[in-house]
Amino acid sequence: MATISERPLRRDAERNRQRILDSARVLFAERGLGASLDEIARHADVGVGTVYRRFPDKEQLIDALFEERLGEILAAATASLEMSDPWAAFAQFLERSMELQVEDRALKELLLSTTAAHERIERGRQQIQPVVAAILGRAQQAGVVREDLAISDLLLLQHGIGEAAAYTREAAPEAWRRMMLIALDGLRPDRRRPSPMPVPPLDDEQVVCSMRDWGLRRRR
Amino acid sequence: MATISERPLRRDAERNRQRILDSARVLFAERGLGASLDEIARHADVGVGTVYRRFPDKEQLIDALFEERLGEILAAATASLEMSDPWAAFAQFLERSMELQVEDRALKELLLSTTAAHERIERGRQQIQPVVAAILGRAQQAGVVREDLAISDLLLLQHGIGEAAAYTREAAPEAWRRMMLIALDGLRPDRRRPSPMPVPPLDDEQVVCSMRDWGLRRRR
DNA sequence: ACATAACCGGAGCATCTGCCTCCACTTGGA
DNA sequence: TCCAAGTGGAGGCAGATGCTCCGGTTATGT
Repeated sequence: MATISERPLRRDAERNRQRILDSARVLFAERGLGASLDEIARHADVGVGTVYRRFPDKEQLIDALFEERLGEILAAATASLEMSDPWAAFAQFLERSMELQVEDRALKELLLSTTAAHERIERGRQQIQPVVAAILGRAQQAGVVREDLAISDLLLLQHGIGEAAAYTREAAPEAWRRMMLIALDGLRPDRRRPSPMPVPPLDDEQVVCSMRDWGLRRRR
Repeated sequence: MATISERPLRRDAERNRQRILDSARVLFAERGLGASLDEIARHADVGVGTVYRRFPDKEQLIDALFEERLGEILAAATASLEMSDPWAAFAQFLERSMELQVEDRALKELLLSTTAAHERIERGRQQIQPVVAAILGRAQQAGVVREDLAISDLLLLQHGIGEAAAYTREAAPEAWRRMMLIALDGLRPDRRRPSPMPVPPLDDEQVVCSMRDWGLRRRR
C-alpha cells in the first residue's frame, strides 16, 4: 500500500484474504451494509485483526467488493438496450435489476444512497444512469411505457419493491415478483388484460412468518 | 396503578402527562417506534424520570397511543365499504390507509409486524382484516380489480409504498402518490389509458436529497 | 402561611453494539 | 534454521438506549 512494489502475499495470507471477501459478500448480501466487520471475521473464521490489516477500514472492503457488482447492473442495462423490442428491453432490465438487488441487500443500499465516501461506486452509478434513461426513453418513444413516467419513479419503484422483498425474504423469497408485475402492468399505457402472476400469493403461514420476522429484525 | 383508587393527578403532573403523549405522537410518527423515551422526554421538555414514572415501559405508552389510530384505519375501511362504487371504495380505502401510514411511521410498523406484546393492537388488526377482505372481494366480484390479487398482496404494496414514502419524505412528501397510482393502474383488469399522475415527479435536487438523507439515516 | 405528599429533573448506571488498535505468539518459505 | 510476515482476540473507545435514584421543587388542603 505504501510503496508501489506489489509483493505477493504469503500463501496463508492470500487464503485468508479470500475467505474474508467471501464472507463479506455473503453477510453484506443477507444483512446489508450494516453487517459488522466483527461478524464478518467470525464468519470467515479469522481474527478481527486480520480483517483490519487487509482492509484498513470498512469503506475499502465495500469498494473492493461492489465495483464488480455495479458492473453487473450496467451489463444488464446495456444487454437490454441491445434487444429489439423496446418493451421487452425495459421490462427485462427492471426485472433483472431487481433480482440483483433482492439477492444482495448491500447492493441495493449502495444504489439508492449517496455516501461521500465510495467515489468509485458513485462513478459506477453515474455510468448506469444514462443507459437506463435510454431504455426508458426508447420505450416511451415507442409508446409502450406511459409518457408521464420519470426516471426518478424507477428509483421509487426499486426502493419499494426491494423493501417488500426484504419483508418476505424468509417466508417467500419470490413473492416480490407479484408486486413487480403489478407495477409493470401499471406502467403500460394501453393494456386490456392483466398479465399472469408469476408466482402464487403468500399463504397465511407465510404472512404470519413475515410479520414476525420483520418485527424481530426491526427490534434488533 | 397499584390500587383501584383513581385519584386524579396533580395539575402539573397532568399537564406533563399530556405533553409527553403529544411529543410521543410526534416523534413516533416521524421516526417510527425506534424513537427513544429519552428523545421523547427532551422533546416534551421534561425529565426522563417523569416519563418513566408515568409510563412504566415503552409498551404501555405505545398501547395508549395507538389504539385510537388503528381505529382510524378501521373507520376508513368501513366508510369505504359503504360507498356504492366498488372500485372507488377499493381505491379510496387503499389511498386513505396509505395516507395514514405515511403520516405516521409507527402506525405502519404496528400494522405490518407482529409483536408478542401489544395484544390490544393485535385485536385491532384482526378487526380490520375482514373489512378489507370485504372491500377487495366486492371489487373483484364486480370485475374492477384483477381476479388473481390476494389480500397478502395488499400487505406487500402497503409495505413497499410506505418505504418509498419514507425514502422521499423530506424532499417530496407527496411523491409516493405516483407509485400508488401506478400500482392502482396495475390492479385494474381492463384499462385502456393510464390514469393521470396526481403530483409531479421528483426533480434532480429532490432525488439527490432523498439519497443523501436515506444514507445518513441508515448509517445512524 | 405552612406542612407535606406528590412530583420533578437529569446525572448516572448498566448494557449493548460496532469500529478499530495493539502486541505476544505462530508460521511460511528463503 | 530463522525471522519477517502474518495471526488472533482481548480490550479501548465511543455512542446509543433503557431505566433508576434522589436532592430539590411545587401544588394543595387546612
